[in-house]
Amino acid sequence: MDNTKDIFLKLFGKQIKQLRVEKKLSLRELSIRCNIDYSDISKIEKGKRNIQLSTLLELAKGLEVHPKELLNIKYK
Amino acid sequence: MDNTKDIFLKLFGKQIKQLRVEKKLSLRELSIRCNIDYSDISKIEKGKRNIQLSTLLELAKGLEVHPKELLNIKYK
DNA sequence: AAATTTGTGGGTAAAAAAACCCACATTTGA
DNA sequence: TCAAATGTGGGTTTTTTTACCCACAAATTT
Repeated sequence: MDNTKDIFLKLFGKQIKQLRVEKKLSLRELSIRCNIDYSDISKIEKGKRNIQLSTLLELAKGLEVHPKELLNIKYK
Repeated sequence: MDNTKDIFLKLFGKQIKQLRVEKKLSLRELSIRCNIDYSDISKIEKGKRNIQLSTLLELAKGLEVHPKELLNIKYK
């Protein structure tokens, strides 16, 4: 039904992973920078989590980018 | 303590309001486009809500902008 | 070959958003 | 002047994230 949400979450996850790999960080390394459990970051990257703005902010901090970078995805 | 979150949510809310007013929409009009209750949008604009990505997506749809536009804020 | 690192997935309790509703004061405009 | 529209805030229930933990297979390193 509402697959635009799922598509969006998948693209978002891809972007997180791309930025993380770009910076040569493992899930556990990023986890420490973000105060987010590594297994949860894994789920975010897989598009399995519909995170809140505060979590997006933590990820941006850990990845050292402006929050809007995380939404720099080809959506529509 | 963690006021960066609150600052961020306030700036985010301001951006939503700015885009909404720019498009000359009332809360109730935007509400219909977003399927989000108008009173909840009011709270979001006031920085009182830590919304999820799916809600951000709905707002972007209703405002007819790319999701990352909503994070186009002066944050750090 | 053995040890370590890495990504993934399943599970839990607590906290919070989502999705509603309604009331009220103020502004707008017919 | 009076009705309609607008923004704000309080409240409730359901659903979901958050914030943890642990186990395991596969890849990597030593």
